[in-house]
Amino acid sequence: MKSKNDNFFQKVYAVVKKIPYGRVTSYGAIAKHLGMARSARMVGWAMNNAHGMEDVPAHRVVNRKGLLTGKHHFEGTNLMQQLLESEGIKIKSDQILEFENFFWDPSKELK
DNA sequence: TCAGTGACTGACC
DNA sequence: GGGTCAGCCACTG
Repeated sequence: MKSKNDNFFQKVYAVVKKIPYGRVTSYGAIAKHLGMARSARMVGWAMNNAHGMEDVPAHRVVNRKGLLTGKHHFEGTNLMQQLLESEGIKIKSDQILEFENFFWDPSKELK
C-alpha cells in the first residue's frame, strides 16, 4: 500500500511535532526545510493525511499570512482557533494576531 | 490517459 | 497597494 511517499509524510510530521508549545509555522517554512519550497501544497496535502494523527499538531500549521486556511478541515468550525487560543495565541477573523511573534521557523530554530 | 483540484507561495500588473 | 496568474506535486474521477 503506497509507501513511497510515507517518507515525505514522516519528514513533515517530524517537523510539525517539533513545533514548540504556543508557536506556529507556515507550510512554506516546512516545505523549505524539507527542500521542497516550491511544493508548499504538498505540505498541506501531507497535513490532510496527518489531520487524522493526534501526534501531529496540524493546528499549529498555517499559511504564510497566519491565516487558518485549514481550519475548515477540522471537526468543528472553530476547533483550530480554539486549540491555538488555548496555547496563548490570539486569533481574529481566522487570522493569527502578531503572527511574526508566534512564527517558528524550522530552518532557523531547528536548524 | 487527461483534466481538475488542493490546508500554498511568489511574481506580475 | 490589491487582485490575478502561474508553478509546484500528488491524488481522484
